[in-house]
Amino acid sequence: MAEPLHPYCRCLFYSANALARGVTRLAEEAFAPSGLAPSLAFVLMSVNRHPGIQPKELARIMMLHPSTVTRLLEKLEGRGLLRRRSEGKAVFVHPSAAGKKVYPALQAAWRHTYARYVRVLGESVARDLTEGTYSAAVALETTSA
Amino acid sequence: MAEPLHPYCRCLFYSANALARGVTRLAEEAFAPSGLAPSLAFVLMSVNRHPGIQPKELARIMMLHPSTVTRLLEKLEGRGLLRRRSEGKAVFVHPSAAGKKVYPALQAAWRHTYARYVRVLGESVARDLTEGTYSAAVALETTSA
DNA sequence: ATTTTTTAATTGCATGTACAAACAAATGAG
DNA sequence: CTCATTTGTTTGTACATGCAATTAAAAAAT
Repeated sequence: MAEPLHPYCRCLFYSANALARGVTRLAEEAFAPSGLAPSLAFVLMSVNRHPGIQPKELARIMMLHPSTVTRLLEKLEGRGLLRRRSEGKAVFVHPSAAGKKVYPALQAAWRHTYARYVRVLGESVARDLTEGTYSAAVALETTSA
Repeated sequence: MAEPLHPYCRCLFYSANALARGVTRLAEEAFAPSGLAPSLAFVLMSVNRHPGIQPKELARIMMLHPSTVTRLLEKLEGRGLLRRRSEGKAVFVHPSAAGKKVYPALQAAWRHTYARYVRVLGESVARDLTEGTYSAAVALETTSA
């Protein structure tokens, strides 16, 4: 058989990264009206859901490195969308009034993202794929730690 | 039911990115002995496979933006692993002697990456996941273009 | 109580990636 | 033939992310 279009298509490193870039682009377009990049939006949604949440918990929830969370929080605080309150070594994050106000728009953008990839992939494929990628991500993460 | 450990586990943006980061970390560890980051390694493997390949074709094969390929080629050329020859507006990329020499090590690292995630996920799960992420990535890409 | 260890958060640095704009060359239209 | 359009490549800029090292606080050990 001839060489496939994408010779690395049997490599999970390749495929997973290609998929992540693709769906990230979709999400960026969907979140663009809110003025926030998807990662920032997800952090802000989490903070809205759990006012007073700590960076460590945000990192766990989003499977991100703590330093990454610090950077995202800096940006959101710089835009006046949340505030960090230090108490000892701990930090507690609360949404600001502006941060609360955009919350519905973020949820709408999130739904829009979902609708877009479901339209391309089909609902059941999307669901299976999401579930498969999620459990694999968890399996890989717990392996390393 | 209680809130899941990762409240975004039903979101493909979240899951796909988490998976990509996890498998990228695995690949980085596997490719570390070669001294190359995985993306650089994949480009160099492609160049070894197709001496004289053009950046545009590399971008297509790897599903990367052409500018990204330029950056990767810059780095590889800076390390003396390949050479770019300009001919009109086209560029042809050839592996250098050093670039040819590391090729077997890169293939070994690639196999090692595969072995590691198969050990965590199981062979059939890994295969299905790779296939699913690959076709979804292709579907999303062709949608945008 | 002092010292050691663990923990939470941040900072410096590096990487991979994309988009928009620039540029140069090739191709097509008049 | 000249001019406009398309095409391949590169630059400038920006962002998300991680690791290693650092700081500061809390907890544990002595």
